[in-house]
Amino acid sequence: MRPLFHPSIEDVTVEGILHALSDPVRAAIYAEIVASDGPQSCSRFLNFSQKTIPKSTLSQHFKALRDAGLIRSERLGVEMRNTSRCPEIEERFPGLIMGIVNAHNIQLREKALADHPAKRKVAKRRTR
Amino acid sequence: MRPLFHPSIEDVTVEGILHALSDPVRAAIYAEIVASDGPQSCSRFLNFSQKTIPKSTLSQHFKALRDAGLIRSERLGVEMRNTSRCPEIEERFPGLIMGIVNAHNIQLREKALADHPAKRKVAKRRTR
DNA sequence: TTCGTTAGTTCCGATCTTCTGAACTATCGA
DNA sequence: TCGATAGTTCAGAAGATCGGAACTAACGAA
Repeated sequence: MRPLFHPSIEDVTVEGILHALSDPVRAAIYAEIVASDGPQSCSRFLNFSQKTIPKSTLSQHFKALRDAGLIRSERLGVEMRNTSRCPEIEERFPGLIMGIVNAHNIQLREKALADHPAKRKVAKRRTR
Repeated sequence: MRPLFHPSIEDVTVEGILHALSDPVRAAIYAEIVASDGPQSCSRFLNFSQKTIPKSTLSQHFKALRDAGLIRSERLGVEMRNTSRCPEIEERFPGLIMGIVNAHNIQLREKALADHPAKRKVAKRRTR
């Protein structure tokens, strides 16, 4: 099993980052890693989406995030500790990650509202 | 020939935008459209990259940008007028486009420096 | 040591995307 | 009506992604 590859920050490209985050599953995983305090294991995300993500697919997703320079993964005992490389990227491409993560959050809020709309809104409609 | 499709701004997704801009050619085209004052034709970009981009490929790239909601294309006589939908997107996802375009510019500058480094820097090194 | 368990990775075939040449459409001007 | 120009569509080739099966790596019992 080959050792994990992490690109040095100079080799990280905008296209690479955008491509990695253009997949909804990877974007959700990355957002979670960025938002959380400590490092996150891979298996933590097996049942993250609606349906269970196959282990092999999940592994590929993590590899994609690693190769894009978005996360750093270190083995600790039997599991993997994944942390975001946010500060490094922020220094190289200021505002990029924030803009994307922020946009994702906006979209998530909109979707939540559409799926089960606030009771206030429903009540208002009924009174008309 | 079916009429051009433009998604309404509510249907524009972050993933769609990231995917569209994760291609270096599309990113370069979009950056140019954003930076330019007036609308830009498609054929303007035929010899934009190192090698000539085939017309069919270029057409697909424009379709990708359109479908992602990044640009608006209108036929004017024999050619197409492409404009960015920047203001709409900025309202929905503040900071997203700026963050990406800015990061692309940083990367472009770095690449230019690496390809033919500034004379000032070389001179300084020589004096040591 | 050996076995079982947990956590990830690798391989590979099926499926989906993207690329591009060739043929097509749409508009204008002579 | 005939070119010429600007884009689009189609279809096959090439490339990327998904996921099941087999594999590896580390650990904690027995």
